[in-house]
Amino acid sequence: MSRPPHAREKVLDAFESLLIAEGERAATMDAIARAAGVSKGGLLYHFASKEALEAALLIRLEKCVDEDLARMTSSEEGPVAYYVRTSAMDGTALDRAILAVSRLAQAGRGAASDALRTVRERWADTLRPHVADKTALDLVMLISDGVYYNNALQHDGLATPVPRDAEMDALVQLIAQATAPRD
Amino acid sequence: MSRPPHAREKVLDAFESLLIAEGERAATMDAIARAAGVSKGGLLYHFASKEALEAALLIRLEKCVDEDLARMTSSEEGPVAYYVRTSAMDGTALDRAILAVSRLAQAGRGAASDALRTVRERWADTLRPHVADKTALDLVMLISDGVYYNNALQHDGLATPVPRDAEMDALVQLIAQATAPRD
DNA sequence: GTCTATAAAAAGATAGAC
DNA sequence: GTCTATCTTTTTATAGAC
Repeated sequence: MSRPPHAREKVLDAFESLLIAEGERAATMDAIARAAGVSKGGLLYHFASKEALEAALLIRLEKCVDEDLARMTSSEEGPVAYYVRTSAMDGTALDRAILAVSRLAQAGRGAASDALRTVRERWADTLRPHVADKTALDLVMLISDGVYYNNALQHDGLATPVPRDAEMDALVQLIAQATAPRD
Repeated sequence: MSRPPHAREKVLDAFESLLIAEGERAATMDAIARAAGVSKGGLLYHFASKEALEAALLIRLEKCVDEDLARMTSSEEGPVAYYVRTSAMDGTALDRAILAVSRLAQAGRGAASDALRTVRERWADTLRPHVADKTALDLVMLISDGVYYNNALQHDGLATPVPRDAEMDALVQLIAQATAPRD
């Protein structure tokens, strides 16, 4: 799982990058092959079709979420703060996977939409014991969605309207006050 | 502004619908013409190129926002509650325009990204006097973004994870408590 | 495993008839 | 204003050499 630094992973990386930076339409087999440094034929050896490429991306997303949930559960500051803070990170393998799969979902790929819905449910299940009620859970999850939406709108690494550092600390504190379970 | 029930508007409506339901790649000149009930040549009479079509959509968005800001300012429940509640509406001309332009933005169209950023700034300017501080403003706007993100992920009219009715009332109340200016 | 060449379909756009 | 060709380029995929 960590041994093959093979062309396969490079192709998947290139696919992700193109989806994020230029959208689904720009992520053609040709462009992906070029970005990955292989020929179109070489690409098609690893992924027999565009559909196969997309399916592989969904599996990659699932693995990233597995790891994220493990970190979230054992987070020192607590799952809620971890969840809101890490929404703002970009460049993470998980963030890249989510952004890329979002592009597919918005291009009408049902499997991608389903995968994202599943991810959201897994997060909700993990957060639920740590917030006061359903409304508080909605609040936390919608804020995280909002951060992703904003990140999703910038194709390159442009200035983000998303809270950072001290601003993020203040936001996390406000959310903590508004959502903490009274125990 | 309300007189020409012309083919032009029908084309723009079809373009929006295709973008929302199937994504940017599916919104081809051919598909748009078909959905609008005109021929490709007929479409090209009104919009000389795909770029012209996209530019017209940005102008339509701007007009919808003008009207929304007017309603928001004179809202009885206050701008903050109005803003959060109306994020959840779909089918509105404004919502459709935002969703459609979001698709273009995520397809790498810089003008679309700029338009959405401008819309966000206009909303922020209107909300600012009605919240406690910058953190509270971030909270309100990110929640609204989150609602849009969720709506943006469902191509058709499928079940939405977004709060409705009583749930929305509870969420609006929680936000009001967390963000109200102390005056 | 990776390449080149090429076929088959679909994209945006032009020309010109009605 | 709206239509039917038609041209050019791009996209996915196949075939087969190395």
